[in-house]
Amino acid sequence: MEVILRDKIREAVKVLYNSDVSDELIQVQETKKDFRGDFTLVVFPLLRFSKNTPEKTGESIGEYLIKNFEAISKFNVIKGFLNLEVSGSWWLDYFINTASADDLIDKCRVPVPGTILVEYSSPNTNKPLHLGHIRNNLLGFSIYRILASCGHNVIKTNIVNDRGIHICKSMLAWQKFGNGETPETSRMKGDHLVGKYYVLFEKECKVQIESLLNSGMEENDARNSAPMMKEAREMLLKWEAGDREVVDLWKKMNSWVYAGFDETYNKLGVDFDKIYYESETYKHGKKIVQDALNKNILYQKEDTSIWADMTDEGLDQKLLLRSDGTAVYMTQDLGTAVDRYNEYRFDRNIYVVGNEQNYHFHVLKALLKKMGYQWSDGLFHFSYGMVELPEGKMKSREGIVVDADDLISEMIETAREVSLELGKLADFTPEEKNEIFRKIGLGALKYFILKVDPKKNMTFNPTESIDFNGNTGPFIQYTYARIKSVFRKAEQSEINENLSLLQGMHPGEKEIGLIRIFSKFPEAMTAAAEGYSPALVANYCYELAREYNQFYHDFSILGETEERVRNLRLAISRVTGEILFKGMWMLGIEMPERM
RNA sequence: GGUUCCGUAGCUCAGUUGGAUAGAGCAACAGCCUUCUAAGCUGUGGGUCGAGCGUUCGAGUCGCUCCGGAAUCACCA
Repeated sequence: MEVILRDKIREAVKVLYNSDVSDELIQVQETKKDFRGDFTLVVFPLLRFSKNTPEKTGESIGEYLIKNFEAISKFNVIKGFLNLEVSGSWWLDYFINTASADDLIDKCRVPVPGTILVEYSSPNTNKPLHLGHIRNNLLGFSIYRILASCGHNVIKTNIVNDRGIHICKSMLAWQKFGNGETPETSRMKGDHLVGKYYVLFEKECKVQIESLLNSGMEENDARNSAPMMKEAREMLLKWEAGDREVVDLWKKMNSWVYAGFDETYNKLGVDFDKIYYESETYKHGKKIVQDALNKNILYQKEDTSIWADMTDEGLDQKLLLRSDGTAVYMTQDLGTAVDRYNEYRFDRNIYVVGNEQNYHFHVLKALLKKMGYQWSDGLFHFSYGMVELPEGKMKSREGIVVDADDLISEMIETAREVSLELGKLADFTPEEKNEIFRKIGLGALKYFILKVDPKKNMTFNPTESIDFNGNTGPFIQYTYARIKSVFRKAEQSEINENLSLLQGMHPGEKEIGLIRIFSKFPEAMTAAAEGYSPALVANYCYELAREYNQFYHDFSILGETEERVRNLRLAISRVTGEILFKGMWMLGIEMPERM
């Protein structure tokens, strides 16, 4: 609509003032609620052509549009704003032509689909997932669904950081204090069990460091010469050397962690098409660094460490291989990126990683470019903000975290309590009820996180549980459940929807309001895809649900006696339900039929 | 210290390329269930958009300065 309208306005200026206007001067926006109209043209930028007052200019363009554009039925001018009303019949035609969520989604299809890799989750194998990972997983999975809905070929990948000093810490503590404990004997989830020993390591190590500090040692030295720390480093060297005992332990403990992660991923409803392991990709990374050194793209210091000089990019010197030849974080990311390109020839490679690593990805992209990989232009760091607690950042070393599994359980439990209190599910089996509680609890959690602009940091207060009223997941689920309920009743009364009856009728204001919101669905989706922001879809769905609830409150659907009106209301209800379903689907949120 | 990001109602968040009187929810208060689900709907109160200067017909939005907060600048990941 907006596109056609802009063309017509351009035409009006041409005819009235004999001037060609560029696109940015035609400022069309939605009319504010307090004023009458659907779209508003800001006329200030056009005054230079009309050489007239804002009011007169608005009047002239308004009159032209009435005469020459049948969709516009009325207009009014307030100060420099030309408010245009689109006729009900135009909206009705629009609705008849796009009377399903799929029709609307089709408008988002990109003309040329790309191959897009989305990397998300990227856990370390020394501790369980926490709230920060939840945000990461939800964002990654959602952006996958949004891009896929636009027609792209999207591949979900995960890079598991399974090697390094951190896992050695857990392994060492387990060797020392574990007494052979396993997930089976301890009845702990594997990732939690390993995490327990990681925390134990840090605790013991801290004691050792403090005693060294008390004996007068400098902090850095103390940190490095704590006996536990030394042992962990020795273990890492053994691991790199392929020491059988260490490698076996590593495999065993990692397998515990993976089983735990799989469970959490399952509960969250996310999955992956391809999983990379850093224990494999870092080798390739080393080779890439060596090759680049041979081509003099990198340089070597006297201590044999290898560096990249990025100062011409306004960046720093960057270490790529330690003096002992071992790899660093950047090394394995280079390897992973090249591996991925060789495997998929992607157009875009999206890294869903927190904004604390902005610098890292800036360097990674520039470095690949420097090494001659032109496709590094396709690398995109989907940088999202931290989840903070009211007291500040989460600190996993100190155990100040909101654990993912705990949070999910608590949300489902809260959903159960709220649902039972409302007591609407009396005739369901226990299994069916649990399924509904699960959908609602997770819906609340996911929506709470995804409705926030990904770029921004967000605060999570564990003591105030996540709401189920207002701008929340359950509110939207509830709206959907109501619509489903209407259709169940309709079926019982043998009332069917008949679109052909709609031709030529006059929709009411509230109905037009909903159709207008329908028409914004493709824009919201496209903006979400282009701006990497599931929040836009979330907020769109909220707006639609709110508007529908008002409509639902003010008008009877099945009780309407005039058949055509009832039909329109049924059709509008159906499309609302479809859009909410699809929109929430893009956020990875499931919808209960009843709640 | 260098670089980057953020400051909107008591709290959590929206606010399109600069446009009209800055919006929602929560919390508080007052109403609405004999009706298609009240997890809903309606209303009231609540703001120096961190501060100042500038650009502009017009600034929460753009620029500069300052204040406050965060991230990063590791032979950590």
